Amino acid sequence: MKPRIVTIKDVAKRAGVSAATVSNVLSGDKLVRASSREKVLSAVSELNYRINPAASYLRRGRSRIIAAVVPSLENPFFTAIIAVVERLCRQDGYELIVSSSGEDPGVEATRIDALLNWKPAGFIILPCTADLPARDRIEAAKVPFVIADRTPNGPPCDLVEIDNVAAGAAAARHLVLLGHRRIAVCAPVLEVGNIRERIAGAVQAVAEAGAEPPIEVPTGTGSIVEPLPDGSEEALAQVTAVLALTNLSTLQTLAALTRAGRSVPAEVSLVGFDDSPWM
Amino acid sequence: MKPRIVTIKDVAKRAGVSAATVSNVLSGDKLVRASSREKVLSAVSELNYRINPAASYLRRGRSRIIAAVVPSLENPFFTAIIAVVERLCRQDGYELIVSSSGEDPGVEATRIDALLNWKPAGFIILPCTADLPARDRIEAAKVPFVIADRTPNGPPCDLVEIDNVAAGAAAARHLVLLGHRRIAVCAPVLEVGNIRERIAGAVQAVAEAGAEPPIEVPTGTGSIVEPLPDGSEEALAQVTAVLALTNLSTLQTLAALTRAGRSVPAEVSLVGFDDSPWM
DNA sequence: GACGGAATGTGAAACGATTAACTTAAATCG
DNA sequence: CGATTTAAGTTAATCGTTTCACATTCCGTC
Repeated sequence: MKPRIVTIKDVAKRAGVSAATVSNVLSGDKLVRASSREKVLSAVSELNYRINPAASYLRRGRSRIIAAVVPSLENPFFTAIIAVVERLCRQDGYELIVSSSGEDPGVEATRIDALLNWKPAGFIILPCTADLPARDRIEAAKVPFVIADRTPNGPPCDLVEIDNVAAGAAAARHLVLLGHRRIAVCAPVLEVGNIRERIAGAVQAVAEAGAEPPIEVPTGTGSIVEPLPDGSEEALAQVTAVLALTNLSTLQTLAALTRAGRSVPAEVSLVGFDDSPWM
Repeated sequence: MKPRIVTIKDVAKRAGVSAATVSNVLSGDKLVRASSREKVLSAVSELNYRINPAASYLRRGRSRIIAAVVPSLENPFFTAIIAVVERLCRQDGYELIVSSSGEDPGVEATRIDALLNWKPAGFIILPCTADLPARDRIEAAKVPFVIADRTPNGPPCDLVEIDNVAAGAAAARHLVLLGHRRIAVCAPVLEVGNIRERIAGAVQAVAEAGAEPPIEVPTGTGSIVEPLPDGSEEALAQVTAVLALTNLSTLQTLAALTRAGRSVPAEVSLVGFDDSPWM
């Protein structure tokens, strides 16, 4: 007593045409007489027919799915992106499969592989490192993909990213214009492409203003309540302004400064990347 | 020159068995001789075979997809839930399709309908109202579902929620124990089931402590930078403590109090629901 | 060593939609 | 008016996997 599904054949029978004609009507601009188009459409709505997306994919070799892999779903920076992507998918009739790599390149590769089996109409990847291990397989599967947030190694591909150098420079310039001469640049991990670019921008801006070169301070990938890595808290004690290069770092340094009894913004200035309403 | 996919037949040929046997091996504990099981498994890894999930779904009538519909992906409360759900799906080999209803019951129903076509293994719904319009269709499709966050009207079903009354009481008790006698309870919209329960808990706790009944203050669904609805800012001016019943309300009231020049926590106490590291 | 029944394995028919190849009906043209 | 093109539909094969209904093989037993 399984829930009998309404298939394209039911629609065809009801409309008095063949299944092929129903398919032609539904898939758009094929040569179908207006009268039969109407019959089909009303049969569709009477029976409340909904296409079986898996059958369609199986036959056509391509699904109406967008797959997205992000480093984390706990970070508002990534969920903000997901929120926008989801809205666009919804508007255009795609479903969105999201997956997190947990900042782990191995998991990232596994996830990409698994999602490729769905032959998504498009693949969105925010890589957790500069290496995109599954790249050859994505390309072999001929799935269109776009990389965001970080530039991957290897040949160029579709890419969405900000001008990290300019952004780093702008933020640093703001601090030196406030009169700061000793500033720290913070990020969870410093040896990452886009972070290095932001630092490069900041270094340049600071140099142009004649201030001391910024101190580079790693804040680790730990949670906000944990202490910073060895030496980082001490480094922060030396400066009058902090430029946090990610949203996590912003909160980490804010927490660390507060713990150290230094008030923001009264005693220390703090500029952070990745603003969102919730911050 | 399409990217030829590795099918179960390729594996069968390589292993020297039939496709049916490969299927039996892969789908677990069927009666298969250990020797052929091994041959199949090594063929699978040599060819790097991955099952086509759509074909599998088409044949079995059930997919390894979990579908989730939430009111918003911009709210950290919901994304925190999605993050956990995603991790569990990943661990157990399911894919997660997420969709937002944008707090719109019409969209919610449409989305549920669309996702039902994938015959998900499970459906997670955080409803935007107490009415769950597509409920009959979910049940007709025999898709297991669980409702979270809000209790829907109608017959009981699997449900994940907190004890709103107790939570509201606990939060209010905290404020009256701090000595507050005039407190406000805030939520974007007051006429919602779980909010009413939280208010009921707060009312009771305040009454037991002999303080004035709390003032109910709507904060609207607008963004954090917008002013509160008419009368709300004035109402807040009357109290010494605020109990915000959602995370959005927490930020809205914090912003409003700050705009009004009242410092938190020095002059006004603020307790909010839905904490997260990022708040 | 013939027989009954497990234990294994196979063939082929689904699942629902799409589409290439083909048929028919209608329109166009010289 | 017959030939030819074009429009409108249909049939049947196909996508990759699962599973039902059979075949075969393998044992132990009488």
